[in-house]
Amino acid sequence: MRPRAFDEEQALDAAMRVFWEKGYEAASLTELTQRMDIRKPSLYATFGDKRELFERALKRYTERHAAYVEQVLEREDQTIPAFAGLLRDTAAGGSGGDPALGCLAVLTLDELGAAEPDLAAQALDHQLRLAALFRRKIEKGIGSGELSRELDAEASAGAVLVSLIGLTVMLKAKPPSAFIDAAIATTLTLLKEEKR
Amino acid sequence: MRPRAFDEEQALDAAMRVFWEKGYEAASLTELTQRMDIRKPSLYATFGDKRELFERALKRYTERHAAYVEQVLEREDQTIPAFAGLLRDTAAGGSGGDPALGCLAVLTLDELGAAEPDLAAQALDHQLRLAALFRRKIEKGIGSGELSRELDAEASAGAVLVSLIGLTVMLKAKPPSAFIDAAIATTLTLLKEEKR
DNA sequence: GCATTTACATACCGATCGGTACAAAACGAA
DNA sequence: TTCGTTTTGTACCGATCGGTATGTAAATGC
Repeated sequence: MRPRAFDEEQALDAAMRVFWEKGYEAASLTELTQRMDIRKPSLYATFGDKRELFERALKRYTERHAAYVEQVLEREDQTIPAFAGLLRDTAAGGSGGDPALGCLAVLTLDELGAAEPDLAAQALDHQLRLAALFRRKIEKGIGSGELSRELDAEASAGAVLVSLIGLTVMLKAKPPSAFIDAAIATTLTLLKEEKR
Repeated sequence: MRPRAFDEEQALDAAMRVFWEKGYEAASLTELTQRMDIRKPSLYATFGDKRELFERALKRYTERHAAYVEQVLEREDQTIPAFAGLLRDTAAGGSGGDPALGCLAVLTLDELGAAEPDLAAQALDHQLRLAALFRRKIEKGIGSGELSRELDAEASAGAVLVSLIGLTVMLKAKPPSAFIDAAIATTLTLLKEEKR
């Protein structure tokens, strides 16, 4: 049997990038095959139809993004500097290199929330997994004494996640950097101490 | 001359709703004309091409949404209850009636941020206008003594806006209501007092 | 060397996309 | 009524959409 002439992982990476840049609808088979450097029959034989390809690309994205977020959070031992790093890195382009790239999971929620509930659920799962990462980091901060013992780790994690999502959306256009900086700084105060 | 047989405002409302539900790409001329109850030549004669129609629909949306937000904020005299009302109303469906509808301006940022910078800028302007509304309401709360004089109204307004955006995105899928409730409650603590 | 199997590239499919040409129909002005 | 103007409905346009049929080239087992 003849072996395939392209690397499947590499092609999937290219597809992920196209979907990331354009979204599901606007990513045409023409552009996908060009950027993946394969022809349509190879694509369909290897990945199935466009929707299945997207599903795999999204899964790949969420895995990589979760790993990226986890790594950034672990770069700093202290909790607040860690989140400061995450938010600032995201505002500076994050794992994609361009602040206006945004997040594929967020785009999926937004673009396909109504038409493709399964894909939206997959994207939502990713966000909830990020929230769980956040929670663990916050709990670590509480345990070490850095953060107040009154802090609700679960709720704070959710609020920070929601802010991160909102931030990535705004970064799709070019908001004043003062706005972004202030929003980040204020979001971080969520971790500073518990008020009622 | 023959008068037009449809109401322009009413047709534009229908178009706005279609774009709101589907986004720019997925809103086909077929569905648009059906829901607007006009034929394509009438659409093109009245509104120009699809992009111009979208621009007018987006403008209409942002005006209405800003008015809605302002009204909700003014429903409560106190600042914190006012924002609590806004966030909870949004989580319950907001002006569109369905939590999963989301926000057309957010969707525009996300879907068209790269391909249509002008439309994205229009959507971003809307968000910044909301932030200005928030700021005024916060300043009022500071003036009345409800909120701490240490609070940075501008920065807090931005952070609340970012949270609102993130919230509407998450609501596109069906997140656990406990998650949403907690995120809202935690976001509100941003206004409770200034910490550094 | 040969048969088999798999992947490849080309060329094509019906459907739908956004957008228009055209002629009938409906009004206001005369 | 008749003319002139504008809107309307139908029917159509080329382009592109996602997806495939087909024939050929390439690699392996025998």
